[in-house]
Amino acid sequence: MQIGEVSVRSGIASKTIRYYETIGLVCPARDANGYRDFHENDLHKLVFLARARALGFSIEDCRKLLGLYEDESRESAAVKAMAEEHLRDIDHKIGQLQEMRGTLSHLIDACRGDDRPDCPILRGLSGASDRSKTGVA
Amino acid sequence: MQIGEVSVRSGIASKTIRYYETIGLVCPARDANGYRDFHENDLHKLVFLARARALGFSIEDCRKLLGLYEDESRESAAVKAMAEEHLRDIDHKIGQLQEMRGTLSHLIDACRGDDRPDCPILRGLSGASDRSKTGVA
DNA sequence: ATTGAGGTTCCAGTTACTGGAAGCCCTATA
DNA sequence: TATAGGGCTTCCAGTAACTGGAACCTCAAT
Repeated sequence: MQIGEVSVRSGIASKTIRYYETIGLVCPARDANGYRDFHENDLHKLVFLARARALGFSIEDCRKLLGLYEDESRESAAVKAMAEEHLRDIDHKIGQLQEMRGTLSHLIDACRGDDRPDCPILRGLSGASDRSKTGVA
Repeated sequence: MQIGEVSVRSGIASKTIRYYETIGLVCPARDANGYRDFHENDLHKLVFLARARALGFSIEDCRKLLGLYEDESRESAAVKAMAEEHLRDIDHKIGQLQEMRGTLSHLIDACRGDDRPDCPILRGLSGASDRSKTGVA
């Protein structure tokens, strides 16, 4: 299988697949002409990577997950621990974004958004804000 | 004011403040010995930057916001528009993270996390999953 | 023979810093 | 007066995960 087909079937850009090869996530065979020749097994790995990436796992985490995936003697506890830590990361990020969201939408609500220079958003950013409204410390 | 004091008062690392100078966000004066000499105005800018960054605005957005902040003839509509677009970005990110969170926590719940190799998380990633549970397409 | 769509490599750029090395400046102490 | 320290300076490299682009090769079809 050539890289174009693998790209379509895995949903990963050709460029990204080549990048994954340079960092050792996949190592497809080569044809006589130098073209990469992907086997089913390579495609499976790439699909696995696509899903893990879609769940927000870092490349290094993906590398470990792939290792566990291929290790018949793995303990599922190891996988679960990684997933749980990642879930905590996600929750942390969601929390941060929601805090930003709260402050920002308060500021937006307070701003008339007309042709005059007066702007509660800029006042909030400059520090002259009403803390009870902006939430900015 | 030297960089160390400004760092403490703005909450921005000295290293970051120097970086902000190289990209033209601030341009403090210099003492005879070559040390940066920050005035109150520079400190205000840095506090503004710290708050804008804390709300998740990109450096380039911060640059524009700072420009608007210092432009007496600005229209608050311009500021509000930037803030609203950023809010949409934030909402988009929150949505993506919540989707990841949902899928991931389903997989985690399904995994016993013991010393055996059987692992629904890895199965989900490999594509052999129950879509109604994992949500992975 | 040539065109076009694919493949190849390599280099550089992206975002927003951060770490580290090598060296200067200033003050305080032995 | 020598030196130790802490803070300041610059510059270079590295981070995460790609992405764009240039220059070139290969293959099938016209």
